[in-house]
Amino acid sequence: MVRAPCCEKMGLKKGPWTPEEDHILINYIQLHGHGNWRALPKQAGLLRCGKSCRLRWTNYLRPDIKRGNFTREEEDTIINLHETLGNKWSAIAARLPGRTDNEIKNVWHTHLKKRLKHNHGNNRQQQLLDSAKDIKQQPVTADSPQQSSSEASTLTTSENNSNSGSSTTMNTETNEDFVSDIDENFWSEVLSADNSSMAADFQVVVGGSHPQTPHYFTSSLEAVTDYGSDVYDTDANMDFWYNLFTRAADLPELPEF
DNA sequence: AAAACCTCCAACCGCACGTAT
DNA sequence: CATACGTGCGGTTGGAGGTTT
Repeated sequence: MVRAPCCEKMGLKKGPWTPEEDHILINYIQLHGHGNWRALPKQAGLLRCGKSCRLRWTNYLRPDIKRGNFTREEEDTIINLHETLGNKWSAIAARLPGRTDNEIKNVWHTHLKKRLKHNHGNNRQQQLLDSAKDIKQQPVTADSPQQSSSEASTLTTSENNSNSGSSTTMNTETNEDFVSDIDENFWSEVLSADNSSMAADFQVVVGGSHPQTPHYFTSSLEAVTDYGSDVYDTDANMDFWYNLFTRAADLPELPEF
């Protein structure tokens, strides 16, 4: 059986609530309680469905709701709970007094996912720098591209986010093709590749800040890390940079951009 | 100055589940 | 037991406001 949506009846208002509607709803609930949500709007004189009234009350009008930005402690709590509970927003909300599941869900999607990604990037940046130093100390040989490339094909990184000590393995195959055929056409290929945003990043970092030969890859890598989280926006991007810099000694001379 | 683009969040939707009849 | 209803939940959307081009 498929039930019709509760708001399907004609004449019921949808969309943002007005202050007047809020006032009516608050007054009614303070006087009578909410009881039956479906019956409430009619009794209160609101042209809304019961579901809309319930959501407005539980997510916004309830007197015990805590307004304002989330504290760092609250964010950490959400991250920790999400790791164990997953997307159980109501369960997470139950452990954060004054916060609603909807609000937590929004914060997760708009802030915390990015924060985790950024933390992940920072860890990875250090790893890349360490790798670059190791590579710089190695003599460049004719077969080093294959060696470094294969070594770069799988990275094991220990994520030390505030709550995680687990290891993850990342496969860099996605971008390996992109840097596999390095020859005199490399730079023009970089700039014309499908992955134009990466190419643009590379142009900014290497072409802008460090217009030397690619053999100065370590300083370029430091420039990349200085360039910030945008470059490390995705694992794919990080793997791209890793592949590129582990093979930097084999790149042709950098042209003027 | 204005158009295009992006971010954020309140609100909506549909489904699942428990309870009443 | 079957059906109807009420509520809770997670995913998604729309648009306001901010930022960039």
